[in-house]
Amino acid sequence: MATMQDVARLAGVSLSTVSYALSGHRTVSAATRERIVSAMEELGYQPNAMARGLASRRSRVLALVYPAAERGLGGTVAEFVSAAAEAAREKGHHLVLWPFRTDQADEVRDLVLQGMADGVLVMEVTLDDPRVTTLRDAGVPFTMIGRTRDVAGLPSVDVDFERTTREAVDHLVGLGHRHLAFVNHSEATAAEGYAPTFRAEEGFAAAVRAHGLEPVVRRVDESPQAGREAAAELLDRSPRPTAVVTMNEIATFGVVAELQQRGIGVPDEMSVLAIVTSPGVADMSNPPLTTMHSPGADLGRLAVATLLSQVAGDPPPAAATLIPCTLEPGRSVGPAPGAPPAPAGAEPHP
Amino acid sequence: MATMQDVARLAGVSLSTVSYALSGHRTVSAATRERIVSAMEELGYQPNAMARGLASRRSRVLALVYPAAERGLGGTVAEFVSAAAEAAREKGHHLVLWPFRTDQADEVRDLVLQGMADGVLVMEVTLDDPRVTTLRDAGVPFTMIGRTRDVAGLPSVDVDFERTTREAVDHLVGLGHRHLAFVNHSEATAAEGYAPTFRAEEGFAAAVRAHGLEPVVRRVDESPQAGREAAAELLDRSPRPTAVVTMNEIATFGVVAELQQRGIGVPDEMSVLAIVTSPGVADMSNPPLTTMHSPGADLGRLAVATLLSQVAGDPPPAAATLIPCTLEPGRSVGPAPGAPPAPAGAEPHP
DNA sequence: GCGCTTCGACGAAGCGCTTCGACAATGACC
DNA sequence: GGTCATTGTCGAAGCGCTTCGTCGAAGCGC
Repeated sequence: MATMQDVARLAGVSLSTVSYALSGHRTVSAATRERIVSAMEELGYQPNAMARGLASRRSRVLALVYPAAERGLGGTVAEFVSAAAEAAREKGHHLVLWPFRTDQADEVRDLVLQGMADGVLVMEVTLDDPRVTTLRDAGVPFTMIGRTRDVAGLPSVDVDFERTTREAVDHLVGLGHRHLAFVNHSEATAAEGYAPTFRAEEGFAAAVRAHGLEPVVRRVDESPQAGREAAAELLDRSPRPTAVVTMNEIATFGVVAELQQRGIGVPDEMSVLAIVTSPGVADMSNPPLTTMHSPGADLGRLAVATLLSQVAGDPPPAAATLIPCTLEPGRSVGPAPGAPPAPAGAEPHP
Repeated sequence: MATMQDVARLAGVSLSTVSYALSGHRTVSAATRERIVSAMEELGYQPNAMARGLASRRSRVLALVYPAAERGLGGTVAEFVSAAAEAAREKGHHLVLWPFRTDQADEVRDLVLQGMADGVLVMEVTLDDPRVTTLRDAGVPFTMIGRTRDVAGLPSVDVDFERTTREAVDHLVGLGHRHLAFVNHSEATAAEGYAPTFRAEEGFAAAVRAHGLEPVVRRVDESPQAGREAAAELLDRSPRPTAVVTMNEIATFGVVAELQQRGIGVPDEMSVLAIVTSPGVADMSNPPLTTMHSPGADLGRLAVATLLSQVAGDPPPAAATLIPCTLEPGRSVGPAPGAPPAPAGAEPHP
């Protein structure tokens, strides 16, 4: 590989001038820069990442810590990852994935202290996350995707569950629904302190009550079978719900399957609105689901921007940045049975 | 951060002695080593990855190139990734994930030339993969997971589709089945040159014919709906298949759903054997599926070992290493209707 | 006791880059 | 026309580590 010295020689300038031309940290005349650039091209020069990292004490690498082994990488996360990787690249950084379990916080810290990365994006943050303490105490720049119980001054980005559930509920109530149920993630996720389970549940209940209605909430295992059972149980309730909001993709399939098997028309007799979904799930069902799509890409870009400002030494932002899911119409949501069809573009709020 | 110089000073030895104690590239007396080790602990020393990489021209990083944006990271891949990450760590390396699309071969190459990684694991290799040519021409050490059309002397590990399908077929034939169908991945994957679609299909057909039977093969979109349609079509065939082998997880759910909806008993009237599955899918169906589980973890370990030997400069292995899937009994496979129940532990081969 | 090898440790020369201080050359200003 | 910034470039000092050549001190056989 050609070195910077080779480039300098070929361009007839000094080594440092090449470096400044590359980094822009000092001005270089247009003519000189041009000679340098063409020398680089001629030599196929690639800057040595290690040398650069050593001299600048910056690896230009951002690490995304994700427990891939435990969860796999679903569609939402994939969207997040690719948006984050692209955003990082635009800023001259690289995004690497560190598949560490939640309890391997020390290894993450050590890798950063060894200079393998300048900062860390921590995904799947639980309400009480050991990694956050470790990283904070070690002075490692990081940004959370999700929030701990106590958000106090730690940089984070997250889905706006409160607004997402409110919009979901408002939408359904605007269509005349009065009996709404929520199919949440499982009790097991709650036991792990998986924050979305709590935030969405609370948001849903609050939004329903704000309409003077009574929420029905079920925590359901992540399996089609559990979804079927939940649907069966909801159908037996009196009053029977006419709309169900789900935040549990796998169970959602079970819910829809059970409804179909019982001959309950979707959306004529029961509306199904899947929230915080990943791309592509809508079309895995028939009729295609109406969903509220998780803002994975936006979160990815935002998380990288936030982390880079942490790496640069900026003070942490006062509050978490929250982004709601966006409604993507499908054919699983309709007016409540017996309700007048909602006027197009009607304001869903009472 | 403490440097190696600090450690040397505290231990009362020279810098180079510390280095040799750490690397083992030269002998260091036990007493000296012990002083060094305790000095390291006292200072909380972490070797600087950049400096080490610069001096040794080795980053000790292996990159896993995976088009996460396109595919998401399913269960199989997650198993692979975590096994590979662990294997790498055991060898003093780090595994990072580079989420590049298949057409970003140049970026992968450049990153390696910049010294960000010593070698590359290329996942989801297609029959004619542009990345393979680019990496080979650039002299970048790499190992493929999967195989190109032409395996000639390129290091690779892969699922043994031939043996997996043969064992699946033998198992079913041993249970008395005479009419076997295969639900494959979609035509779209075939168009992309996705190798498993071809290898499994060919393996299945050959295995069935080896028993003097006639294979039925369908390429099915990756959706439950497409699975339902495939099942419906298979049921209408004459003779009607009594066993279906599937290699398409999402479609498999549709197949099972359609069978259930039509009241076709699984496995009494129809056996379903899902091959190349990821963990957990068996239990997402009811009854739990009999599966042949993808050897993701073994492949991960093997791929890392192969890549490290490439990085060390060994000649590429003559042939690809293939690992079959392993049969995991569930309750979706049984004797053919009307066939005598297979004796326990019966040899499935005729 | 002599030369011989072996062992353990040291010093110094890089690895390829960033960045600081220095310094001509140029232009602006009164 | 002298002073003072400003601009563009250079040389050199590291960044923290690996590794080569070297060398004193033991250990060996005879």
